[in-house]
Amino acid sequence: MNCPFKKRWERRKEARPQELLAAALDLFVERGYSATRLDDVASMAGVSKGTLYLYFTNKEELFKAVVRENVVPVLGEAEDIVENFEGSTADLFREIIHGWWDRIGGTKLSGIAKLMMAESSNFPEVAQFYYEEVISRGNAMIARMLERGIKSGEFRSIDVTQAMNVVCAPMVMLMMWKHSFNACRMEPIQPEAYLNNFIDLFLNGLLSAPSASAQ
Amino acid sequence: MNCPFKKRWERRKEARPQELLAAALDLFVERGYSATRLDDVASMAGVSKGTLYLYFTNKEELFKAVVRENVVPVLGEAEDIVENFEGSTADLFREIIHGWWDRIGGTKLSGIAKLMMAESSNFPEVAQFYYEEVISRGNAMIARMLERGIKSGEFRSIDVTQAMNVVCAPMVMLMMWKHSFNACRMEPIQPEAYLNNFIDLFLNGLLSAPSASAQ
Amino acid sequence: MNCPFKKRWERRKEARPQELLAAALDLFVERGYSATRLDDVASMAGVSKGTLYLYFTNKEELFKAVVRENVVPVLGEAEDIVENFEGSTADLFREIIHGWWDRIGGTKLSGIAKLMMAESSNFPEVAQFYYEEVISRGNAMIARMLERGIKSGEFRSIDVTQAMNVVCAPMVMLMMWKHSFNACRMEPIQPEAYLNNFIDLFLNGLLSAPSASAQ
Amino acid sequence: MNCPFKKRWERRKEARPQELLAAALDLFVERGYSATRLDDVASMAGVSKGTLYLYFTNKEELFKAVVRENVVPVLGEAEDIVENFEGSTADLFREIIHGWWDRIGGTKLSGIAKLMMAESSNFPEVAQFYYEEVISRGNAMIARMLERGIKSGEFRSIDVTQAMNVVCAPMVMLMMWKHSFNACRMEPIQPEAYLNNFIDLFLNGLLSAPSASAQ
DNA sequence: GATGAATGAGGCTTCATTCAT
DNA sequence: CATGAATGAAGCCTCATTCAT
Repeated sequence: MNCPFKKRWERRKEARPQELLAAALDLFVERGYSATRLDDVASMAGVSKGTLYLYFTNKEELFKAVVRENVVPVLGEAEDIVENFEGSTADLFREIIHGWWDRIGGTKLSGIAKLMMAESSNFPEVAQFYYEEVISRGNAMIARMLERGIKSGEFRSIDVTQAMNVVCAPMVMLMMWKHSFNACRMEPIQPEAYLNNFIDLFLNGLLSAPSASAQ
Repeated sequence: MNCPFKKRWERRKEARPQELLAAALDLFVERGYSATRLDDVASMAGVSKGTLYLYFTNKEELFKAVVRENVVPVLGEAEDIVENFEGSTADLFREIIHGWWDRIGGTKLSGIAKLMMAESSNFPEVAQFYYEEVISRGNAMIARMLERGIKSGEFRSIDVTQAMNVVCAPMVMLMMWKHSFNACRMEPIQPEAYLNNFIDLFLNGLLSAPSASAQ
Repeated sequence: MNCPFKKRWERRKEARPQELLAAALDLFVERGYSATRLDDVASMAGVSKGTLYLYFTNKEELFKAVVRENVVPVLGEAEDIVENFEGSTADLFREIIHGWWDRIGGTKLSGIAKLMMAESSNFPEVAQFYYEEVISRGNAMIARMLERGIKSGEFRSIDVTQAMNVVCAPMVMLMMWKHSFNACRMEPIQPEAYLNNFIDLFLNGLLSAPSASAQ
Repeated sequence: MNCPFKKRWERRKEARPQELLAAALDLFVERGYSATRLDDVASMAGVSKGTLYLYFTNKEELFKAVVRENVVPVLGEAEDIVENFEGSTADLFREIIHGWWDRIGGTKLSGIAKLMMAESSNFPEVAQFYYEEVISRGNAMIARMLERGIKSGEFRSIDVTQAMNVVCAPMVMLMMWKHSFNACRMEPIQPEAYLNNFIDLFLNGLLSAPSASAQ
């Protein structure tokens, strides 16, 4: 991208030590927002605490930068896929779910989503930022995918907004679980089996094949 | 002596724990475990900080008491329903989901579930307690319900453990959402519509009516 | 003693539950003055905390009562022995040392002495009381015993005040040790062997030759 | 910048620990371990409470550092003297006792020994540390000194372990006294006279006859 | 007399943020 | 640019003492 000007955070980005963002990502994921100490971020990045403040105004801005650096780009790719996919929407659905798992759900980035669900209410400004930059864009992408399936006649004519939430639920669930009880070594959820089951259950409910109404 | 003004010894011992538990529930739900200040719990209950420690050893025991007082009994009722329900499993399914919404999901108790997902990894002992007293019992109850449907021929012969997780996902999702981004006044999920959609999608996928395999 | 009037503390003594004093003694000895909680004293005595305050103005007075009840009487007996002993002063010396061990040093009362050495400087009023009621009387008794030996020609004509302190040292030492490092299960001092050695060394001296001057 | 007024960053890192250790030593000696407030240590050192934690993990580590900095080195010197002394063991004995008085007993360091005797049972980990680093080394040094005297024929062939305790007793006693009743301005022990008496009595014995057995 | 619920000051420790060098 | 020493507010918990019942 050769825009002649860059947004503020992009302009500062080049100079910012990537080590700080990497360390921050690791620690935010491991401990959560509130429990992550900037001291630890700095020392994991091999710099002093003061240096951290040269690049990031405060903890909040550091977190936002982590999100911009790591989560937002993946979202862009998913949007591209939905826009340009050729094939059945069921296949697109599988592609998106598995792609999400490969790039987010199965990686440490899932910890960011968990963290936001966990702590957003204590940090409203961070929540606002994340909602705008990540959640609303992600939701829109899922909704477009469902609409594609309905338009092509592959899916029943359901309420897209609600179905979108139903689709997101297992993904959110999986990310939460990985970083909460799973982390405590309790009976783990098997992600692959879980996702395949979800796809199975969801598509068999969604496909326009004849079935009795649930209600 | 009927002094016209309130004295510090006026309240009764029997009432105190309940008042403290009520205040603790409210604040744990509102702010999470870590961010809840015992000072605030005490003053919301109308007592001093020290008084709280007359009834609860420490923050952890206070939280456990909140769970035991509020969450565990509801679980017992649900177990009874599953055990004794007469009617189709689809109806039992609806009963359980809506019952959960009335008693947990739609009440502030949902905040407890959210809190545990959010902070369990920072408080392993609390997590262990919650897992044993709530999660494993809840999971077992859902699993028994699904097995009932399979045994009666109402449901396809699916992997019960995985399906159990799929069933829990939207409930967990709803509870998380209510206390995270929803609390920030962002675009809310409509719980009733969401749940009905979920039941619809899930049952239409589950019922043994003929349908194309997803894979 | 049928004095027609009693001192203040004696007057209250009859009514005072001995259980409180017994519990206080045990806990003061076990934990020290500062670390003993009046809560624990009361509950070990089977009464409420408020009751304790009916009998003792505060912690300090409770402690003083413990000393008056347990330590002071033993001192009186020792004084009687020194006054009335018939036999060599070396035998009296042995009698006093072993008597001290039987009544104080080898019993939990040694904990009171240890406690006072340990904490008196943080509680000047308690220290003043203990010094007057116990230490100065005990010192005087030892001094009288040494003077008896010098007067009879059994002992060299030493500085009585200083020798008195030298005599007290091993006893104090033993009491301190029992309740400090010994309590931590470290290499214990054997009290009987230690005392016999002390008596031997004290009465006979270390040097094998009869009496090169020490200075 | 040579601002005329003192800034909070003026002091050097290298100087801080020493200032804190000096303040800690003073307060530990004056008040004991438990009664010493870290707040007071910090403000006596001219820093804020938080600064103390930059240099010492917690109260326990601060205390250990005080011991390592002040007590342990003196012990090393004494060990050297015992190892290399040329002259009679009686002279070595005097050297050690007076050296102890000059470096420990007569200085505020004696307060550390008193403190440990006083509070070790309430702080087992601190006690363990002190026992290993100070007491067992000190005991071994005294024992070697006594063995030297026995081997050379200067001393009777006594039980070294017990005699070691007898030798330590007056020193411990003196340290205890200085920081307990002596601190309350009660009738003081004269240390020099007391020690000389002890050396005299210990080396020569009390009985005027050349050595009737004590038992 | 007896109770025991209640208080509140005070202690240890943590950590985001500041700023002289 | 970079450093890292320093701050101080805030949190959890303890316990001697009070006093209505």
